[in-house]
Amino acid sequence: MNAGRTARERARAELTEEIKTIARRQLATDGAADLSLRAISRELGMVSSAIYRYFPSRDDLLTALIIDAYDALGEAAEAAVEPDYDRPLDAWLAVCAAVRDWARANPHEYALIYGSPISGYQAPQTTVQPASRVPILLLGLLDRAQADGQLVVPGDAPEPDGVLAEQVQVLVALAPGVPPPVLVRTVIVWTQLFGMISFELFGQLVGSMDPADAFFDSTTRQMAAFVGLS
Amino acid sequence: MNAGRTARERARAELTEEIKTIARRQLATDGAADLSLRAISRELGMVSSAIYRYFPSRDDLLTALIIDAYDALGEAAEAAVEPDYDRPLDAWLAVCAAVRDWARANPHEYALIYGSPISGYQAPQTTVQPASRVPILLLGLLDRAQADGQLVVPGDAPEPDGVLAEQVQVLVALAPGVPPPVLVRTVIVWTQLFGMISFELFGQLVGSMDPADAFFDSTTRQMAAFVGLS
DNA sequence: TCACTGTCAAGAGCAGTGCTCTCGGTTTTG
DNA sequence: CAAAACCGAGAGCACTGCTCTTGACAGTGA
Repeated sequence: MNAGRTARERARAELTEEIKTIARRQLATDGAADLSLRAISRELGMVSSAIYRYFPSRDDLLTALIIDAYDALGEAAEAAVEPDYDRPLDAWLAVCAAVRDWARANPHEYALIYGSPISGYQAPQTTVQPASRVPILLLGLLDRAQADGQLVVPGDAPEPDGVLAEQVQVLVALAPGVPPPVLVRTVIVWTQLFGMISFELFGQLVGSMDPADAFFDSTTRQMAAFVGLS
Repeated sequence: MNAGRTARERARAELTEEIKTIARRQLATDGAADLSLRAISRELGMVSSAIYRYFPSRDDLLTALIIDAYDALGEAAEAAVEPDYDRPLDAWLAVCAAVRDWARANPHEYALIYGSPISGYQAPQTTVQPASRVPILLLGLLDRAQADGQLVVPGDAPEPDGVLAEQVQVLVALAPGVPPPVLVRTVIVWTQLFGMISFELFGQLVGSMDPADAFFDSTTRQMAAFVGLS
């Protein structure tokens, strides 16, 4: 019973992966709402009930796809920063651009994780760790910038108090060197980044900032300055 | 054949409204994906095919609900500012809070308009006018603040150039008195506002800024300062 | 008044969905 | 080698959006 040695276990792992691959392709062409277990089984040459041996329900398949999407996005973001950079601003901008690029390349997967939650679907705890890769990456950049003396804390950033001061403690644990006012601003910028990308992808920018390249570039720079990078 | 006087036309208008009401209730409880024409007709005591006399397809019903949702949100936002206010910052904060309140009170309707686009569904041109009520409202506040000398253009806001400078012209038409750097920042804040609300509603803030009240308050204030209101 | 026209709800039906259950065969395990 | 676990096939249930036809009714113009 060591790591997947029996023929059955190998076949099972392969089929599981194959199901997800086909599902991902269906997702890319038709969107999450049209994802059909029967269509997948048809494409696999199996009978529809067989799929349920691998994913007990449609929601379980979606959960697997969601986790994969978070991981793919996180990986793309992390890959955008070279380990020995010396300009934190450039690394910051690279991460933002990588997130946007991934989102535009995989709009349906992006919608799956940052769009409306699937109806009747409760995101399991399993998704929160892969979901936090991007914000953790951003916090890491700031922490290192601060350590290198390249973070200039903006003078007009208010010190959080009350509930907010407590909540920010979670972030202090992730980026101990970054002062609380900047941590709060990082969350603000994080919500702005994904809000902007969602607006671009979901068509909310049509009529004003579409195409969004120039707007995105200007925004990420201003937001970098907002947290103290320049 | 004047304005809806015949019994037929009145009955038709009533039934159309009744269908939307039931649909909205289904939306509120089950979400957009589970909205079922058959369930609506069942509740109405009609046979399912009869619904199609009023809405040719499910997407047409959704479109009607989307437009209504945009209008409801726009109305809530506009109602939040009293016509003779003299503190633009307060009006600004009131609009932001009203948008959030409406979103939290009507999460599924919010998801319908600001979440992932419905698969295979193309938002018709009819939706862009009601969709722009909130941003137009925000621009109007800034325009009046500028006219009243209560807008302090931030010194570090860059002048847009190139494509961005062209795109911002659309906004200049809506708020002629507001300088271009602030107009760009308004769009940034607009995306931030809805990004933050989406994150709150869609569960992305769980584990950090949840509940989001304190964070929301601090953010909207900082964003107001970001565009020059204080 | 009568016949025509447009509108309406009803009902049957098609193709598709998620999901469950049972059955027979294979693989793995003790 | 036998027991247990696993697997795919197939039938079936309840549901969906949507189409088509049929018969009843309302409004209108001759």
